[in-house]
Amino acid sequence: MRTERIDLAAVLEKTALFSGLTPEELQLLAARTVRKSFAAGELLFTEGEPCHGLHIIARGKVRIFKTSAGGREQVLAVNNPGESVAELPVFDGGPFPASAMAIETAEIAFISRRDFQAYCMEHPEVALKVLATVGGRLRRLVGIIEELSFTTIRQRLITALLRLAEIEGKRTERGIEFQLPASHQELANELGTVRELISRNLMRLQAEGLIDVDARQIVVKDIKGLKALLSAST
Amino acid sequence: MRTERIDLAAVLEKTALFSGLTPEELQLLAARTVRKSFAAGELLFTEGEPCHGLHIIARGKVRIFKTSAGGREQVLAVNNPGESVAELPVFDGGPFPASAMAIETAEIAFISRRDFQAYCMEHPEVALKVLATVGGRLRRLVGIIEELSFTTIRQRLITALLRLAEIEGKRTERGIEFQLPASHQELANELGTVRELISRNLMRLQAEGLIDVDARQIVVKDIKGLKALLSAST
DNA sequence: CGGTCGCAGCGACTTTGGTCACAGCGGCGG
DNA sequence: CCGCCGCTGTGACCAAAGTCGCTGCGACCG
Repeated sequence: MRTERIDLAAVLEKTALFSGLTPEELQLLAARTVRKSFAAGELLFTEGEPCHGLHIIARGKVRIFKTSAGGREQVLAVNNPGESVAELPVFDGGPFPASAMAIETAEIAFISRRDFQAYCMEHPEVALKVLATVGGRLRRLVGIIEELSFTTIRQRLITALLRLAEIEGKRTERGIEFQLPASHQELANELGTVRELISRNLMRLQAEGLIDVDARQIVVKDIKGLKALLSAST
Repeated sequence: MRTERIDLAAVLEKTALFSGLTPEELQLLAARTVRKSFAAGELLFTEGEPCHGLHIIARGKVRIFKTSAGGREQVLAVNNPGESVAELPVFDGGPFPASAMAIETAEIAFISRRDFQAYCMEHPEVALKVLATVGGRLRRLVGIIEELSFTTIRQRLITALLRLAEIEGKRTERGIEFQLPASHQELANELGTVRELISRNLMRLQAEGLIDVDARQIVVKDIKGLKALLSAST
């Protein structure tokens, strides 16, 4: 991890949190910001650590996750450039509730707790924006709870496939094609399960004629069929 | 549900959100507040509904929960007097992510979104307090995810029993005694499972000599043994 | 006093999730 | 070219979770 100072106003300007601020305000904030770099796989922070400030992603992706005693992992969020990470411990003073790791090489703008709190006192509209983004985070967490508590892994996998098909799928004569963005292992972590079940369930969907699987290459042959399986629960 | 106006400054004063405000400020806020009453079992709001303002519990308890298509329920939180409910949709403008029901007869102070947002702009310290309380809420949600994703129902039940023993247990010569606060069904909803598994697991713990069960009356005979079971996972 | 209703206990069974072990494949470095 | 390594596919097996159906108890109501 390196630490350096570069042009940050440009980065801050593009984050949802600080949109609508004047250039001077951004400069003021940027002056209080430190830039840090993380290599892929490096930890930004670990669950339980005290939180000293706010992280804003300038470049790269960051995965937020919990780890169990048995070594399993549950992904809580994947954040992209322009988003902030761990807004909340900044305000409630507690430790980080989860760990964060850089998926790709990442550049982070870091603002200390005190500076950011002071800034919020002077610019209440920023505090309101923080509240709004935290709202989104909370909704996603509730969504995860809903999935974990009400659905089977098969269903979670199907929703994941449908989402991927929608976002990065390409229509071909065989159906909607796309690549899994990561290994089965990582997909399993996101769905809160283990590698084998991903593999098995994909094969099962293939056997049922709904998709074609070739390692990470997926072809959705019957989108309606997949969607039907989601509603068809007891 | 009835709607009336009474002395609200007294209520507001005791909520964590508004501690530290001057009496005049409280009066000002109280003037913008409406009081609503809910009978036990009545819904304050339903998942998906648009959110028009902030609810503060003056009296009674409120359960926040999600419902599945199959009729199962997952409790997200139980809130007590002095706490607020659904702070977040107020700020991010989205619909309620879950439903809320009065467990006992409840009195609610209600402030409209616009009024509360305006108030936060004028009193940034209130916005920061909202952020802090929201932080606690988020931590609990992460805790639920952790439980759902990493632990068995047996373990969740044990943690629930230990918590109850600590909060309202009384030492007797037989062990630590307490009553389950609700039916097996409701306990099951909190742990994200079904009635039978609560019953079975309680019986199993009894068979193992760790507790005595007589309907809702529980006697913890071997606290150490219970705690040992929590760490003893693969 | 009998009937109904909600809650708890329980047995038998099915489905789902998870573990373990192992084989095949493809890439990459030596 | 060979061997190692990470990823995937799979079979056998086991444990946990959930379903169905029924019994029995006690409270409350008529």
